Amino acid sequence: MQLTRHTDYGIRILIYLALLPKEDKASIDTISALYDISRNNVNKIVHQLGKAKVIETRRGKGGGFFLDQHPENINLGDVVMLLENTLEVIDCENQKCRILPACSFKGIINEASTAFIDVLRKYTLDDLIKSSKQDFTTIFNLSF
Amino acid sequence: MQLTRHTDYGIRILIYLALLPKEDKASIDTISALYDISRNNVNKIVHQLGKAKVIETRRGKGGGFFLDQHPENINLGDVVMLLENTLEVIDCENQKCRILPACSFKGIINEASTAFIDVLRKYTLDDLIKSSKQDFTTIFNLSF
DNA sequence: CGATAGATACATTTTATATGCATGTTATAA
DNA sequence: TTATAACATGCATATAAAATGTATCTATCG
Repeated sequence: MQLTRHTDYGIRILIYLALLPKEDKASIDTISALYDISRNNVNKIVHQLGKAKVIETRRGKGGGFFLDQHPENINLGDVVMLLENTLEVIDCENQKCRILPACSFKGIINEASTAFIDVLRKYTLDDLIKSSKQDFTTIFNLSF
Repeated sequence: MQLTRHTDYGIRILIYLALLPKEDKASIDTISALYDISRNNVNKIVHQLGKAKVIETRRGKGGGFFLDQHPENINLGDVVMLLENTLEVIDCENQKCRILPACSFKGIINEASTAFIDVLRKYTLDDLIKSSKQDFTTIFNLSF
């Protein structure tokens, strides 16, 4: 049971954006180099976050992207649900499981994954940065 | 985020064993045919469950396997932890994440996966069968 | 001792994920 | 208004994890 790297990358991208000085924009190339993630992957994640209005993307020269909401309004549960393409922890339908009509395991698993997401829902992007702003800015080598 | 089929298969194997009449044994071939799971896969899962003393396996002619504990003592959290080989939902170490020293996401994810397992821990194999014994025996075509 | 059944090891296939490559589209600035 | 920079989109390929296949070994019963 593992999250995809997409989700991991997405969170990291958001952390970076949350620490960028106001009015600054990030670019796909910057992020790709910063985290050593393939350009294409960053591209897709940024696009996804943009469609979901978590960030705002601007095409064209001088373009880039930045948070579209305050970090304290960006819920980690939502972000994970957005980037993780399957939260169906078990697939009973696709393989025609014989005991499906009598089986209650799916229900229990659903209860468990709801509990998982509910924990994430308690936190926002701001919780990820508020206590370590200085550390992050050093790592990112950002100046104010 | 998905469980492996191994885990799914393991649970199904245990359900079948829980419904077998006392003193009866199951065999790898029976299970393989019953659930349409490759022989080799069943082999591995049975072996794993045997090593963990969830079931008892007997080699040789007239051999087979059966539950080594009462269904109400077989905890679903334990079974899932046993069969799922990685419960590290995110891997921060292996890819040398730059922000690791400042990052608190791992901790939140750990809290979430603990919540996931804790739900499973509330249930036992007996919870999976007690309310549907008749349905299962029909599906399995077992007679008493 | 032969047949049966799990144990073990390794090879191959399959699938999901991740990456790569190419091209399109939009916006800015010279 | 055109060159250029930046995101958008689609498809192809590579990688890694999972699942399956094949073979052989070992234990046990009759």
